[in-house]
Amino acid sequence: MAPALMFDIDRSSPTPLYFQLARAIEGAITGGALPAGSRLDNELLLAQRYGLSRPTVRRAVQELVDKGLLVRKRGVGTQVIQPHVSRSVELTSLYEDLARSGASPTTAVLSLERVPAPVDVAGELDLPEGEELVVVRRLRSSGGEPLALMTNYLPGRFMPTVEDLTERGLYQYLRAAGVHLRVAHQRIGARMARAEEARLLGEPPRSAVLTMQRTAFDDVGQPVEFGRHIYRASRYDFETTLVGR
Amino acid sequence: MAPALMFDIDRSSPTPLYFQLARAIEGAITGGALPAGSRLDNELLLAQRYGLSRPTVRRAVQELVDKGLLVRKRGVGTQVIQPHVSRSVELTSLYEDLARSGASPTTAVLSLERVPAPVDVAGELDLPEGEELVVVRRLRSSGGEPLALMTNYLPGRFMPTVEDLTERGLYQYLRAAGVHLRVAHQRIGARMARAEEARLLGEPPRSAVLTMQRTAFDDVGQPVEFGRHIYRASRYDFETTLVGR
DNA sequence: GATGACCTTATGTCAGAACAAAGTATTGAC
DNA sequence: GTCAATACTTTGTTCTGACATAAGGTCATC
Repeated sequence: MAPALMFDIDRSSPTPLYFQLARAIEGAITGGALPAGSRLDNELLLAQRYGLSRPTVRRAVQELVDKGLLVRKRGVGTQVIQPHVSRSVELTSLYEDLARSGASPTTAVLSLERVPAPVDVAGELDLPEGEELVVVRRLRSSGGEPLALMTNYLPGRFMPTVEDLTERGLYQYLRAAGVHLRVAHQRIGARMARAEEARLLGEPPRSAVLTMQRTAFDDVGQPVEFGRHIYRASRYDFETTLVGR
Repeated sequence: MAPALMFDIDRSSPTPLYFQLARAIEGAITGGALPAGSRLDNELLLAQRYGLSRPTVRRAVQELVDKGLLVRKRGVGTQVIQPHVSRSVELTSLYEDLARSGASPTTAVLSLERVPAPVDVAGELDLPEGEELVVVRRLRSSGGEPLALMTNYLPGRFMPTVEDLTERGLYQYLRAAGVHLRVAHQRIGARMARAEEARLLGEPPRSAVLTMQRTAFDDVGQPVEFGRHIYRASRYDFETTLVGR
């Protein structure tokens, strides 16, 4: 039985109540107050204790179920799962992932030009073939070691500078340009590195690399970015959390 | 403006109303009745038309937003995104994925034995080191060509037979054994194939392969399966959909 | 003609209530 | 003592109702 944890719910704060509660419970889990396998108090009780309604509590719990931290079972209750802390792949750029985990990412812009859209990229970005695009090729390193080789395509209306892409990440530039990224489709595969890629990444020739292809959509459902990335398999992998019904 | 699509909502059916509505809208999108970029009717209107309440409609729409098919924007409405139909990676086995997509998967059980748990696997399954485990090594093919080499560990209480694993998938066996899989953490990487792996997969030696490590948890939050899989990169890749706030 | 205030529209958040369904525990009969 | 029916607990689904907030357009004013 879980102890009566006490969180502060600030009703005057603009952050939604369900989000405050979700964050508080998440903190209790990662902080160890709620060990793996322990049962959460039932929804009615939680609602009563914090002066919230059941739908609000349910939404907070749902948030954590989606994150893979809790498991619900009708007639039984809600339990804490292994706190594997695998921060599930979110809609963030590699740069942000690295910066948040304490690494100090650096970026070298290899090229930045404007070209007519190739057929395949035009299809991904839902633009007519030949439309002008911005193409940027970058080498991302962390801890002094190369990590990824990234090629990104943006519609021609964007005009990033080399400084934008060196100092911060591509996604930070897009946000500053008023773009709100909402959804992305991505495809992860593997293949052998080509000679130039291996050289840039500091890997032996013909070594295995992870490939990632991503198309990102903004909040009106329009594609705004298409990228083909290559990661050093020896230094990087993807973590995801899958949630069943 | 979207045409007045008409779905049947069956109130006597045991399937939840929000799910029926979600499936209907999804069908309209993939079927072409709702092209990419078109706006959905607003929630109040939808609720009125089908005799549902707004929360129910919202839940249905949310379902599709999570799937990456729709995008919501406050004050504006809900729009259909590119129907990329990248069925996001779900909590299913490779076998089910293949079977559903019309392929005819076959499985060869290479070995099936009981061994004391190695340190790393014991940690993943949250069991004491040395505890008896079931280990199964399988080669999955589709269309006559090898596709994946799979090594899976189960707690000793399970006793699958070679037939179980040949005729159906591992997850189907687990479900039949009364296990309800709920969450899985997985890690995707790449590396070079070892000699034996390349031989089994029918790839040239030292070619690139995709690796996947998965720990699956049941509905009481306990780990019940740990697997290390190797996929032929030339024939397989992972698709995911990321949804931002 | 540009800019700000205001209104409309649509989604976002929250409350309170009721019944359904599934799992567990208890109780009762044999 | 065993087993089945029953009661209880807890999450699942759905409703009604209300107010908040953001985006976009309109209109009047400067």
